[in-house]
Amino acid sequence: MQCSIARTLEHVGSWWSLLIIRDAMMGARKFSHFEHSLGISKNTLATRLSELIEGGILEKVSAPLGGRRDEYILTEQGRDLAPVIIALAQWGDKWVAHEEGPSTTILNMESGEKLSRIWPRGDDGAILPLSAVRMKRSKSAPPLSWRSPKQDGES
Amino acid sequence: MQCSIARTLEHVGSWWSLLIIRDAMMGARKFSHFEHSLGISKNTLATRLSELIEGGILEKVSAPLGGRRDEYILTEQGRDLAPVIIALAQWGDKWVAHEEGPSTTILNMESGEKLSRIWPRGDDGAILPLSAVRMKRSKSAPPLSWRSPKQDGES
DNA sequence: ATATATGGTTCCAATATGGAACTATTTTTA
DNA sequence: TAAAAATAGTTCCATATTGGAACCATATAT
Repeated sequence: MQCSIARTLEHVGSWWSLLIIRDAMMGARKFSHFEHSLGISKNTLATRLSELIEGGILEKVSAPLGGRRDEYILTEQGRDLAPVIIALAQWGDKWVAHEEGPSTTILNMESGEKLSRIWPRGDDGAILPLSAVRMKRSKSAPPLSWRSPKQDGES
Repeated sequence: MQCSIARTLEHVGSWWSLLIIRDAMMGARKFSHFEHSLGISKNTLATRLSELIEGGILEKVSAPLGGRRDEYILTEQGRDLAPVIIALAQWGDKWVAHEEGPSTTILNMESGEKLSRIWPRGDDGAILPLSAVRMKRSKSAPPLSWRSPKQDGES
């Protein structure tokens, strides 16, 4: 698969993976943290954690001084998934919110307010309308089996 | 599940769903478009399409004049998933790129250049470091089974 | 009118998932 | 320090999900 989205999904593995990453971003580090927070079965959790380590999203570090148990922490690659997690959360808040409101709010600590919607931006930081965002197929990729919608100025 | 991320994932359904949405964003509209592009089995595709319609992401519209077959198009809710799709694609480009380069590039049509990285921003549009982004648990939500990392100024 | 493509459905085999029970190590408590 | 409890898994099994292949009805093309 040459498509970056497919490659990402392949890498991240399954829905559980994203929820594990979300918990890790909220400070979960131990097997039991994930287990209780997610209500996932132990065997599936063990499998997902291994996959995430294999994929370079998490690493297992021997516990801090005192001989405690090992912990799972996000790698830089893992932390770099933050925009995905935030985008999913914001979409959910907007379209499928729980009646009691979201369990978690994402804050901009510089302003103290709710983080503004993650969205494509121009180089000046201004929000771009989707009409100004275009997915362009590369030459080396297999052609689409349909005709992509034409844009202004395209032959 | 009160968590917006979990609710979103529940809603969107599975990995295939995201790839279907990606194709829809690139102009796919017919059953066969998705089938050939994804290499998904027909039965799974049919199930996923129904789920996406049920979930309000896609709608089935009777074909344009001339009595052709029905088409699947994104609803507003579906188009609003663009930041998720873009974030996944950009992460993949950065961390798990195909050796021949990405099959698709996301462009900013205002500048004609590659779209800048989708990322949390401040109100002024400036990129926020992740250290300035914080996930805050609401009172109504069940407490975390671990202690979340303390921030400056928190008791 | 006939042939072919499209959009499915049905059935089956392979895979993934969760639940429960079991084990080994670590941490707590008495 | 010894015993008890919690933690981090592993293994086994029953069930649910998935993909593959074959089949069918309708729509489009010849």
